[in-house]
Amino acid sequence: MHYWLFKTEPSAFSYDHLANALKQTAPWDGVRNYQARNFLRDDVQVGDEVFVYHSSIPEPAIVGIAKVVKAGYADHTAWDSSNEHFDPKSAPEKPLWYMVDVQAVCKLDQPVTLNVIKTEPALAHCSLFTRPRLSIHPITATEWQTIIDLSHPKSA
DNA sequence: GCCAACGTTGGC
DNA sequence: GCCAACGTTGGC
Repeated sequence: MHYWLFKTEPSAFSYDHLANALKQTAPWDGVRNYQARNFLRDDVQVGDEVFVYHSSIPEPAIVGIAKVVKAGYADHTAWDSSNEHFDPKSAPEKPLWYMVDVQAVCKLDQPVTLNVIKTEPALAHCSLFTRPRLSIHPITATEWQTIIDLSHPKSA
């Protein structure tokens, strides 16, 4: 059982897209980075929990939780020349890129913004900061709980 | 296998 | 839209 953080640009695919999808389930496709690919192919397992993070917006934030319902399999969008993530180096007989399927679990009570993440000492060594620009990040159980706590509205 | 040029990510 | 920080590509 592992925890992850998946980045997405909400203009392309948001948490709401996932929540509104058939069975609230969608493939997490289009990852074209080798480090992230290795996580998807080798380490992300059914039952793992995932924070969905919205990037490239005025206030980047973790907005919701998803769970992995299908482990790494070939990302066939790489074989489709009409797809924006087409990669001629990948082929069905020798897939280069991988994806997993995720299912929406719930939105956070309130988004945990990058600003909050940056200012929380317990998250100072989060993979988000040690591996900038990576789109798939491992999250420790401690970090996961810290972020869950931060997502709850402060009681008076 | 080095490394310069180029492309991408993503916060600001 | 800028640009820093990376990753990738390709000539040599």
